[in-house]
Amino acid sequence: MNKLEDFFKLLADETRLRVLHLLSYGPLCVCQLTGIMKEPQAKVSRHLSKLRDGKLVKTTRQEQFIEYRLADDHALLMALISILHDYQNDEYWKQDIQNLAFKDVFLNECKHK
Amino acid sequence: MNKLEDFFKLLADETRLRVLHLLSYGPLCVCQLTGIMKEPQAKVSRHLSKLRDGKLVKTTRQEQFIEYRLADDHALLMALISILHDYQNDEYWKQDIQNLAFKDVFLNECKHK
DNA sequence: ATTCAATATAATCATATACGGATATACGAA
DNA sequence: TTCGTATATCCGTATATGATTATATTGAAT
Repeated sequence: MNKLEDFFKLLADETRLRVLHLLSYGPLCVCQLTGIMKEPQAKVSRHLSKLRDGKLVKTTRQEQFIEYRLADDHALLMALISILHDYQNDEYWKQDIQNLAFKDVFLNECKHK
Repeated sequence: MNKLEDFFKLLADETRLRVLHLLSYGPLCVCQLTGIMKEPQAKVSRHLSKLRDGKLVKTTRQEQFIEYRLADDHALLMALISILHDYQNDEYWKQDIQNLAFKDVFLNECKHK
């Protein structure tokens, strides 16, 4: 189907918007996202699944981790992301960006648990 | 609040998308929209109310009719509408555009009932 | 002021979606 | 093959949203 309505349904959730925003700066694995966003793993994973089902993100396994990245062949998504950068200044987003700076730290935390 | 999530919630409905699309070509009253879209008046009206609550459309009374138009001061909406014109070619939208050509006919039908 | 036409809202029902906690799966490493 | 870790899914529940039908409201015209 791939209807416009379904595309916007995927965007109509704060958690998924935060994920897409973070991924717009580069690929991340699930444990990095849970670390950066301070959200339960199940919650992050469930939303990632929906994004993947909707073809908004893609995955590849990198050793122990599963790396998520934006589906850069999704033209509408990419166009939207770029205009969002201009219009959005949500508190969550700012915080996420700050935490994103420590993405390598979060990755190491995953490894040692 | 005016959160991004709520903005996309408003877009995550086929009826509301059709309305926004039609209004992107110019203002229309409720009875014209029901005529063009072939949808029940209550349905159209309820969705228009939501769009108005979310500041995506504005209204002015024109004699007997209430004219709806896009909130052209909503920068994100306007940016989005313009990219949608490039990416969307839904069947509904095509049909709506065809019917839009007869908007004056639909307006007259309102007057005579 | 009353009436009528245009639009809005209410009530009910059905469906969809999110969450938390627990558990399952899958894959790399030993 | 077995174990451990990273990720995914299930279950139960709470909430949200949409369609339909009927009714209410609002303002213009008489």
